[in-house]
Amino acid sequence: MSCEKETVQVLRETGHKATPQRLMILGSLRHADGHLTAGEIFDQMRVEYPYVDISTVYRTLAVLKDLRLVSETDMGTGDTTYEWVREHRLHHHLICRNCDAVTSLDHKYLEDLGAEIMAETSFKPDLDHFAIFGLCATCRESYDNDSDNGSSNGPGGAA
Amino acid sequence: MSCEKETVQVLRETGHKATPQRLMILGSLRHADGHLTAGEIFDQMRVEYPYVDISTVYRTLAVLKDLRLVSETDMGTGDTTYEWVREHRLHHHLICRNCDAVTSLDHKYLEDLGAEIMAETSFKPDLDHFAIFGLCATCRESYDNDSDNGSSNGPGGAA
DNA sequence: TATGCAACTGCAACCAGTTGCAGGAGACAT
DNA sequence: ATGTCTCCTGCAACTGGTTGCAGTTGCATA
Repeated sequence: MSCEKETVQVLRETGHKATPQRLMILGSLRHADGHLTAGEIFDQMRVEYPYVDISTVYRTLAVLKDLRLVSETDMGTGDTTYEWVREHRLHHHLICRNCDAVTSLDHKYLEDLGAEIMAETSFKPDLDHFAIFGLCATCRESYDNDSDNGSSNGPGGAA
Repeated sequence: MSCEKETVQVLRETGHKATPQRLMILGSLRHADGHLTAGEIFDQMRVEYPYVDISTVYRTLAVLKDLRLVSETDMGTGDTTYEWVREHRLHHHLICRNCDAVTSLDHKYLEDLGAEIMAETSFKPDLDHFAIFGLCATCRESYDNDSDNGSSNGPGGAA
C-alpha cells in the first residue's frame, strides 16, 4: 500500500482529487494481475460500495489514462480493457483474428520501430502496449491458399 | 463501374449476396477519396433510399471488413472510419494525442516489423493500415521536461 | 420460368459508454 | 477547526452501435 500514497500524490500534483471511489478503482487495477474491463471494475467496486455509478468508473479510468497510470487496450471485438502500468514490464499482444488466441510479443520489435519513426519523423509514438491483430501459425495453415493482402485496424488512443 | 462487378463476384464466391443496399454502400466507399464513418455512409445512402436502417450499414461494413474489401481505422477518440482498400496504396497514420494532428507514415517501417514478427513467431500480423498515437514534434517541445514513460493503446481489430 | 433455401433487411428492443446537471466532498488557506 | 472554492459523484437522459426476430429477397437448381 505504499505505492497508493504515491498515486495520491500524482493525483494531487496534477490538480485532481484523491476520492475514495478513485482509490477503490486504483486498488482493483493494482491487485488484478491482468487486464480488467470497466464493467469488471464496476462489479468489484459495488461489493463494498453499492452506490457507485458506472460513469464514475469510466471518468476515473479516463483520468488515470491521461496521467499514464493505467493503459487502455482494445483486445479484439469491443472489449476495452484497462491495466495498471508497471514500469519496465512492457509487453504487447498478438491476437489471432480467426481463433482469438493471444500470445505475447517482446518489446524489442516495437522499440526498434519507435526509434526509427522518431528519428525520421520527429514524432514520438506511444508504442508500449500494443495489440496487433493477424493470423496465428495454426490458423495460417488453414488459410494457406489465400494470397497476400490485408485489411486493417487502428488503435483506440490516448487523445 | 467495372470494378463493381468484380466486387459482386467476390461477394457471391464467398457465399454472400449482392443486394442493392450493399452496392450502395460499396459505391459510397469507392467514390469517397478518404475515410468515411458509418453515419456518413448512412446519410449519403438515405438520400436515394430513405428506408435503410443504420444496422444494415454496420452489418455490411462488418462483412466487407471480413472480406478485406474495406479497412477499419479508429482515428482517435471514438471515430471509427472505413475506407475502400486500394491495393498497393498502403499507408499509416501518426496521430498526436495532444493536438490531434495526423501525419502519414511510409509503409516500409511496418513492413520490416511485420516480416520480423512473422519470421520469429510464425504469427502473420495485419499491419497494412495502422493508426499510431503519440506526440508530434511540435507538442514534444512543450513536454520536453517530461521524462520517458508511456501509457498506451491498442487497435480495434478484425476478429 | 418456377421453386426452395439461406442470407439479408428493417424494425424494435437492447447494451455500453457519454454527457449535463445539481448536490456533495476534498483540499488548501486561514 | 473552519470556510470557501473547485472538482467529483450519482443520477438520468442520451447517443452510437449491436442483436433477435419475422418477413423478404437473392440466387442456385431444376
